Formats: sequence, structure tokens, C-alpha cells
Amino acid sequence: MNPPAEGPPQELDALERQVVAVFVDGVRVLGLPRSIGEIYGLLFISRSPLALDDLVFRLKISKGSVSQGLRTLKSLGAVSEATGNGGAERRTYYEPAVELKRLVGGFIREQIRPHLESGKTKISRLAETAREVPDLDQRKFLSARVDRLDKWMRSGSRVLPLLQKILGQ
Amino acid sequence: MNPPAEGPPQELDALERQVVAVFVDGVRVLGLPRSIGEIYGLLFISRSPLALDDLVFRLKISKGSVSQGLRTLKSLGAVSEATGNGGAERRTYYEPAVELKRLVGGFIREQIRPHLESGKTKISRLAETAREVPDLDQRKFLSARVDRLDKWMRSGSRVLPLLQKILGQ
DNA sequence: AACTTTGTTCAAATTGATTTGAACAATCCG
DNA sequence: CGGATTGTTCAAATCAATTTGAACAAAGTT
Repeated sequence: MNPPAEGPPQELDALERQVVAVFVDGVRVLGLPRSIGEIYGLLFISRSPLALDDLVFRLKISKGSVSQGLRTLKSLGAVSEATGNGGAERRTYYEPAVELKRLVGGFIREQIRPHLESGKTKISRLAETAREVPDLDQRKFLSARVDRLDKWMRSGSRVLPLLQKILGQ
Repeated sequence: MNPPAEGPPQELDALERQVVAVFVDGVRVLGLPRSIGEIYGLLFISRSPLALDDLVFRLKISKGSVSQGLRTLKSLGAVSEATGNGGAERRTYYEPAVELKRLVGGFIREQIRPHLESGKTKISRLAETAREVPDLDQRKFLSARVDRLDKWMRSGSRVLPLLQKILGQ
């Protein structure tokens, strides 16, 4: 819990603060919590992997937040565990994934696809409800709208792999 | 304030509720407030344009929310004002824009571009800070990371027009 | 002019999401 | 074993964003 003599200093320096701010903003756009931006940002600008305690200590956020944040980042494939020094330590260190492809892929897989899937399900239920409307005219209108929704979803699905491809350089 | 005799009924029917739910979910993914999903959703599934009071009445949300929500939707180009009956009425009615291209365009213009822009600004300030680091090795590392950030931003910028193109059919 | 209708604004209340912190589990070490 | 270290979990506190509702403005009607 003591700051190791040669370890990272207490406060973030100017550059680190700037980088963290960029990522805090970035993840907010993506709908992720601030703490995740802070954690990833500090890892991103650190020369060596950091352990949970380092992040708690330097970012001044709670152990709980860091633990949760790292879990999410792992699930997104945005950080990976780095073997300390030759795998001798118990403590696990984390380093950021820095290839855009990987980050985008993880985000799509974890945050976008599930919503698209559940959307598709809802829309097919919708289509069914629309088909049961007695009035012909009304039914036609509703089906047309539901169709459009369905088309949107398909567009979304088609776009994702393309996105990954483009962003993978 | 009375429900017009031949006007829309009080409660949302099953289909309307389903559609509204889809849009509520949809806009949450995009980081927009629930009320906006409700408003757009109801407009989307309504055969004729609706006025502010109709939305208040049918969705059971406050006039303030609807007013604000419509403002945002207008700025996104997601709804447009429809002249009531030959433009004779004072009341303004709204109808949804239903072309994906238009919706995506508005979202990118209003919600994505501004963030990208401010991100770019922050990153050039970052680059400057990095150039001032005295230690050569450290400076190299930091510049490399900032460079990478910059590359990400550029990728983002390049992808947007492409997205619009693809989603415009 | 007084009243009604339509719509906006914004401070306060509400709601929902994030963060905290304390309790707990697991593992290592002497 | 007993103590120290590392990390997880989750209920409660905190915080940020949305929603409400009342006051207000603008414009039309009688």
C-alpha cells in the first residue's frame, strides 16, 4: 500500500491528466462510465503495466471502481493481463490493447450486437402484432412502418463488419 | 385539453406501446433521453402528424419534456413540422423523418462531429505537451502514443462519410 | 381589454447510474 | 495457524441527467 520508492508518483502529471481527460470524454460518448475512461487512459499513457492498487493510488478512485472497471475493460478486450516480472508475482498487472481494430471489435461485440439482436427479436414480435390488425388500410400502414424498422436493423447489421474492416486499417 | 371526440384515444394500444419501447431502447443506446424515444416512437407509428398536446396527452409525459424533446428531434432533423390543415391552424403538428440516411446524418452532425472536433483539439494540445518532455526516451514513447490517438481520430473522421453513404441505401 | 390556446423556460424534484467502502474470499508467507 | 496481500462483491451513498410543473411569453379570439 506504500508508494514504492521507485514506483509511480502520487499525483498525475499534466500530460497524464490531459490524456485521462480525453479518454473520460471518449468513453462518455460511448456510454461507458467515467472510471473506465480514467483507468484505460492511465494505462494507455503508462510505460509499464499497472496493477489494481497502482490505479487506485494514482487515480484516487475506489478499489471497487477499479475492480469493476477492469472487469469491463477485460470483457471488451481493451486491456490484458501482463505477467509481472517473469510471472513470479501474485499481483496481476494490466496493459492496454492499443490496436483500434481490437477495441472496436470488442465494443461492437459487447455493446452493439446484443442490442441489435434484442431489437430484431422485438421487431419480429411487432410484425406479428401488426399482421393481426383487422382494418386493411391501417394494417398496410403499420406493416410498412415495421418493415422500415426491419430494414434499418438489417442496415445496422450489414454496417458492423464493414466498420471493423475499415477501422482495422 | 379535452380529448377531441374523433381524435387519438387516451391510452396507447399494444402495438404503439411495443413500438415506443423499441425506440426507447434505441435512443438509449445512442445516449439520448427516454422521452425522445417515446416521442419519436409515437410519431413513427402514427398515421397523421401529432401536435405537442397530443404527445403530452397520449404519452403521459410533461409538456416540458415534450417541448424539449421536440426541439432536440428537430435539431437532429428527425421530425419536421407539418402544416395542420392547409396551414390554417396555429398549432404545429410534427411528423417523423423516416429515411435512415437523414436520421444518421443528423445524428452524426449533432452528436458525433462535435465530439470528434473537440477531441482533435485536445489531442493537438497533447502533442505539444508531449514534445516538451525533457527525457528523450520518455518523449518518444509519449509521442508514439499521442500519435496513435491522432490516428484513431482520423480513422473516425474517415469513417463517418462512409457510414452515411452506406446507410443511405 | 380580458380570456384562451399554444408553446417555452428553468428551478426543483425525481430517477437511474456510478461510486464508495466495508465485508468477504482466496492465496501466500513465516 | 495467524497475519498480510490481492482482489471481488454488493448495499448504501453520491452524483448527474432527466423530468416535472409552474410561471411566463406570444398570439389569437370574443
